[in-house]
Amino acid sequence: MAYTISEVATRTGLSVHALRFYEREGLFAAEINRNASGRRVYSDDDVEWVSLCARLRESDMPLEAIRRYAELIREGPGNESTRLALLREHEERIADQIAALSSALSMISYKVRVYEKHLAEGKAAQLWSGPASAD
Amino acid sequence: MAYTISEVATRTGLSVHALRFYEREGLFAAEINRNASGRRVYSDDDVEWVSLCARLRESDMPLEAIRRYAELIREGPGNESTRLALLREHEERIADQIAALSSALSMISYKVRVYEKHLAEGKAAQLWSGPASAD
DNA sequence: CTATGAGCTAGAGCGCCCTCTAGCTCAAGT
DNA sequence: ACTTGAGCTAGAGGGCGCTCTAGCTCATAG
Repeated sequence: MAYTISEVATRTGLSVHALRFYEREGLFAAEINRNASGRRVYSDDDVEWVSLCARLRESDMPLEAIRRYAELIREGPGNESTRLALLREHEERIADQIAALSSALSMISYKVRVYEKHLAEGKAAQLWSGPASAD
Repeated sequence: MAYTISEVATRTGLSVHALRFYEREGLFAAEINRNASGRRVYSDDDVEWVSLCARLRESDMPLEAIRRYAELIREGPGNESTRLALLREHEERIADQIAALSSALSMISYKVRVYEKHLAEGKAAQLWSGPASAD
């Protein structure tokens, strides 16, 4: 199948601007074909790659790392251990990030419960006004 | 207890530059005291608030949201439901972010396993060279 | 008493990641 | 024939969150 840039944008959630930008920046594993009038024509494989890029960006992989990964793919077989190292590094970063977010989430959830309780107790609590609980 | 700016930086993981910057930006719930020669003197409560800010930033709460929260605290009691709304909003954003990261993580982990298997199979696989598996 | 080091302010600079603009070409519909 | 809409390029612009600099004041150690 063949897709226009705006179709790819819709499918991947990236903007057409971002798609052109990523291409300029060397983030794509394969060159995007053009039709007779110079417009980009994306293949299914291209769309799959772009989706992968979108997932990597969602997980905050820096453009630089995606570029390096794309370069390894472009070089062809033989550098699998380098690709693996790159992926593992990102895997670890994601795990760390999830841990940080989970910890922040439990803190926030605690505060949410405190405020809910406070509000449920209504005006009575307002009169009392409470001690200085810094937050 | 009283702390210098560099002590607070060490304790919270923020830089001294960031601490001054956050203060200028109105992210602090209370004014930081100064000593006779104009230097900042942080109280335990201040340090606690700064730590909270650091946690919120780790979970990518925008400075603007932290500022709004700080303003609500500064206004004093009476706006608890607004504070609650703000916290709930961030709570939801964190949950979404964790979901996105988890999904990205399982994708990456899958790829990592594929490459590990590929490499474990050694040179034999190299010869075969494989089909075009876009990644 | 001077030299070192920490702190101060205001403001400039920067890295990242897009996003937007200007000015153009086409293809297709009316 | 003309208008509309999508696409194109190169490059400027912008938001966010710090980070760094210049030029200064102090307190303390040697």
